[in-house]
Amino acid sequence: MPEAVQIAVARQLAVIRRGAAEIVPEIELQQKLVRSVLENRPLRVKLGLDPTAPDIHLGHTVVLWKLRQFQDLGHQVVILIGDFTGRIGDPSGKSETRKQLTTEEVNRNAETYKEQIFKILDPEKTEMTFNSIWLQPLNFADILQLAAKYTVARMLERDDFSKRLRENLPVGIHELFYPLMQGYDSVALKADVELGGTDQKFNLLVGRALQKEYGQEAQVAMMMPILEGLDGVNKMSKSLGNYIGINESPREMYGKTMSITDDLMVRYFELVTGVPLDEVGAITEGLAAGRLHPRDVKMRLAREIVTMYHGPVTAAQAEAEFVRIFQQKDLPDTIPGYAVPPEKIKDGAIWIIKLLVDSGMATSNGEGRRLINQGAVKINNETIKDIDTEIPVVDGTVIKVGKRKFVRLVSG
RNA sequence: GGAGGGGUUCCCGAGUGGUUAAAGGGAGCAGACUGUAAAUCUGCCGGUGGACGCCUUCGUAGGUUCGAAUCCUACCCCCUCCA
Repeated sequence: MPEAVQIAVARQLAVIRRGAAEIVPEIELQQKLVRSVLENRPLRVKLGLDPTAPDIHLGHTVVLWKLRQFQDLGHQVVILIGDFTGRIGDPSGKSETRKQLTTEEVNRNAETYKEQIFKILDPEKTEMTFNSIWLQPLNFADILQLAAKYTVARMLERDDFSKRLRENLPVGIHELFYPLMQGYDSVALKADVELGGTDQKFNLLVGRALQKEYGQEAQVAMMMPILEGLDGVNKMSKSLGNYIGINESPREMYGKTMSITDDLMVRYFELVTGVPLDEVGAITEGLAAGRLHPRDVKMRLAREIVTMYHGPVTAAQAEAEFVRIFQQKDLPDTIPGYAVPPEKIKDGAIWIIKLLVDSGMATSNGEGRRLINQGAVKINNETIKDIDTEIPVVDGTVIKVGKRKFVRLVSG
């Protein structure tokens, strides 16, 4: 093998390996890369996405960044929208059946996806497709044939299935088909590499097995670490509410980033920013040596993240606002307005509790009362102590609840 | 088909007739502190104009009882073992 090829492959491997949790098997990846370089043929790198949740958050971007790196190395990315598999639902312990999406809904979601993933991926090197194209036409005989290529025992090796069985939780038979379908997608796409979180390991490996059964070269399974959410414990997910969505407002994005635990900062730098690895190393060292202030590092992280999705100018504004609100305890730039309905005003005033509930600052009178008793409510920067307080309805009055909820009275 | 176990408040999970709006943990919210919406500590955490009152909640529907998450009946759902 020419030395130039070896060098090129080694360089690619270094980039690809970075941050990856596991590559199975790495030797095959290397072989594929060698061939790719020799024949000047890009690898087909697959990523499957669920069509029902088009809100991409930072957790998803871990894998997207990796795809981007593949693209930068000249490879072809294939985004697979699981419009067909999505109707079954990935086995995750939830037994509710998903509603079937219409073609229009799927297309609309796909558009939303594009809009979001192309903030990271290169559209020129991205192919997008749907698995209903090849899964829909299968008849029962085809399905049995597919099912015969795997065994129940092997299927039950899947951690999630065995765990649920052990804990007496239901496992639907249809759920067993999910890995088979996902694996069949790899056959249909002739994928060289499939990317996923570490939680996808089993599915990715089924893809390898099925490709071999169908006489193809097996894909390389590449797992990226699962990003912890804002709580620092659970994985980032929409249903847990511990996520930062890439379509969120700069203010939210910045603030949420500031709320992660200090321990998580370096990991976020590594996995969801484009900050070079040696620089991340310097940050880690600086923190350990006490040269860098954790708050400043976190602010840098927040700025990096907001910049990626909203640009540097907006990021700087978000930072300035954060400093003003939380460090100087001042008011934000824009405060949502609330017009008190005239029928609720008595003698030019409104009961404080009603005001809190009506304006959405509290969900019930009980909560409103609680907030006041805890000293969380300020009107024009003055703490309200008495739950019987009547607030004069005057334009421009600012109500503040806790540290970060504001509302300003406006005339209706 | 047979035998057994189980369904509790946002989540997990105690609770076998009144002292239970229901232990504990998590999440959430607030306060203090601070270095940030970190960490830590403290408080709150079904609803009710502010309430040792009332209403709603312990799979569903009935019943027993002065009184039921707790007992009875039927039904629905989940799981395990056997076939």
